[in-house]
Amino acid sequence: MSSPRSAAARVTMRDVASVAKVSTATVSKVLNDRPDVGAEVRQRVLDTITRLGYRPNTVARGLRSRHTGTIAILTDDLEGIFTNALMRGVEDAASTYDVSVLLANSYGDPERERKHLRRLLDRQVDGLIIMSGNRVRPRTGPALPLPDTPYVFLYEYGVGQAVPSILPDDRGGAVLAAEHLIEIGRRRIGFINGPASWEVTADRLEGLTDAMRAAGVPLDPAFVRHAPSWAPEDGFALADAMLAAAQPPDAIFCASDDLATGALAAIHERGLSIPGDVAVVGFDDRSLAVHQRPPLTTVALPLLEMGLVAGQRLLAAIDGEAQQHELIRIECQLRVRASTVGAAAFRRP
Amino acid sequence: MSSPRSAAARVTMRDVASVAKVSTATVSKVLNDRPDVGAEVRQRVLDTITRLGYRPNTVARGLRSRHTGTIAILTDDLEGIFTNALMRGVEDAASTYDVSVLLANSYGDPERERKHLRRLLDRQVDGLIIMSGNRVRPRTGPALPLPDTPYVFLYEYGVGQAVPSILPDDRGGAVLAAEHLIEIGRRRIGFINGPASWEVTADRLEGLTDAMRAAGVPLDPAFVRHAPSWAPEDGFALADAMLAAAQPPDAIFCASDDLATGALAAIHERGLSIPGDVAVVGFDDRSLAVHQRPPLTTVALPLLEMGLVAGQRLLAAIDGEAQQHELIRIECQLRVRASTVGAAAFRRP
DNA sequence: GCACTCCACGAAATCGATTACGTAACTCGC
DNA sequence: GCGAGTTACGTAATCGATTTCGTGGAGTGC
Repeated sequence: MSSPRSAAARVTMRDVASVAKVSTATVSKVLNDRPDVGAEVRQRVLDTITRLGYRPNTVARGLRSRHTGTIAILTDDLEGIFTNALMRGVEDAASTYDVSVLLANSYGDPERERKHLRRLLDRQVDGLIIMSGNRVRPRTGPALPLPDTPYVFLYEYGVGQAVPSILPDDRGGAVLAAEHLIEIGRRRIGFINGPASWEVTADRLEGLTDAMRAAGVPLDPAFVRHAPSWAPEDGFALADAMLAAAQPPDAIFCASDDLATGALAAIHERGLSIPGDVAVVGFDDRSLAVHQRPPLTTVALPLLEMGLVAGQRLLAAIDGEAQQHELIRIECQLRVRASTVGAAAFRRP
Repeated sequence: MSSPRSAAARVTMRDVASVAKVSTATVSKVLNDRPDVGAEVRQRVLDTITRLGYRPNTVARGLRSRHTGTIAILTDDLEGIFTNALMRGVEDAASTYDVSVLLANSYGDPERERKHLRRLLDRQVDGLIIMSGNRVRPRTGPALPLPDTPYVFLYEYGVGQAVPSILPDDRGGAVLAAEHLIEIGRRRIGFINGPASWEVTADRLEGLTDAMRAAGVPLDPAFVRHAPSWAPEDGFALADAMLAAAQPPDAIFCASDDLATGALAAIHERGLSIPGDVAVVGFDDRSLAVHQRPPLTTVALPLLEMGLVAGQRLLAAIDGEAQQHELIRIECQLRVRASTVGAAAFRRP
């Protein structure tokens, strides 16, 4: 009494071979587009394959051919605010090439990280994406004994220029923001940067400084501040302090959308209009940006593209192309919304 | 001229066997804790394993033993707002048992979904977690030809009671919110529900209704509304409308945190105090909740636990335990914050 | 017509483990 | 002391593909 479905053993290459009256070698050649198969036989094999519904077993294939068609994402924070978008990019790139993606979460714990790495290598992954994606604590790169397997760092600051690595163009993003504010006529620009312990804050400050110097607009040091954290509360506090000045800023650039939402609240609370009295620009383009009141102009991190590029670079390296051991920066984009342009519609009643 | 590192072939079981002067069968038995190995030989094998740094090849093992120690998450939205937390739960459960997690993103497209599923089955995954995690469009369950492989639905509404499935206790969550509001003395409670097309909104409405009936507090039908979407803008609009009533509500319960942030803004804009004039409760406990002004009391979705339970159920099924074909609801928790209790500190100046 | 090259295909080894089964040595009971 | 039962280990088949190499026959050149 065997149910027909569950008893239905998988169709194997041997089955195809015997039905098509050829050897398994020939079936394999057809499957892998090898040249030394006659047209007639090839067609017969293909017909048999579809008729029997044969699907090659990836595990067996992997054992023999040494590559499994699998890459892994090893991250320190699966719930990081940027993790999803980065992962989606990687997954997109991978699934385009019929490659599967394994997921491993280390919580930033080196011990877990090593354990996962071992497990992944035992699994014969063809490549690794080592990714951060959080804004909780800075990383200076994982403490991994790096394997022979190809790998790419994604959104990992502090791993240097000499390893394959993908980062956003933080400096360029800040330039975009500054140029935009200058273009709409702002001259007293405040900058609420992230915590100084984050490497990224230096690049963003540099971009802002450079752009303003280029435009001949002075940057008041009193209006350039590092927040103690990336949280809205700190954005609120620092913006509030700046607005209390005798000559308050007419624009505030924040190094994160979270900081910017705090700044928006501080401006509202003082009864000032946005962007009439103070324009605000954020950084990241998280989903909350568009739902602010007013919707927040912000510098969009190219997370999806970063993930895509990381995936493509890794797959290229797996395919045998010489891996370029260098840092690649992906351009940010400015998303202009009502917090910098348009009627001062969001003044409080 | 072979570089010592790259030429270093992997240590295989055969190597261990020959060094330890036993057969590969014996090594395998030691590795799998089989009883028929003598203490002395077992020790010798173990020593050799550590000395050579041998690690079993998962692919080879998978080919022979039919299970690969891999499960897959098949999701319709890798960037869904709940995806991360659910995934983390699953990954946690899996990695505890040394099981790896594959990731597949279908974008809700049935064609991609089928393609991914085929690929995963070719890969011999031991089990599947079929997961939604978005709040963009409702799903009524994937249109999949379900495999013999064990599976669990996670956060998939509309798949019915008769398949293994994990959902939050939406009704219970709404009860918690209602009881809390009643307990702090609110009597005119408004409810901004999500779009009626979402199955979940019925459960949450039911919870609210039941709790208020139980407490003998009337529910004004004019204050029970379905928002056209889950976005803050709709929360703003509906809250604003309720507040315009002759007798406005003294509390607003929103079926999502996003709706609640809109409601907070509407209340602020009318110059009312929170929670003094109007208390607000959200649903979800997304990270933005805690950063609201005031921090938002909300019903926390047990996402992490849902993921864990899903993973554990799946692993149990893989281990051969009879799979329970039933829906499991995980309890929500109320997170009390300043939008319902504490001084009316957040009144606008 | 003969030697040689291609072409198309198959036989068999192989990847690295697991596992059914066989067997030598040892124990035990009577 | 001898047959039965246990114990501890090895032999070899096996999982499902890929890949090397061998071979028969057709085609080519002289």
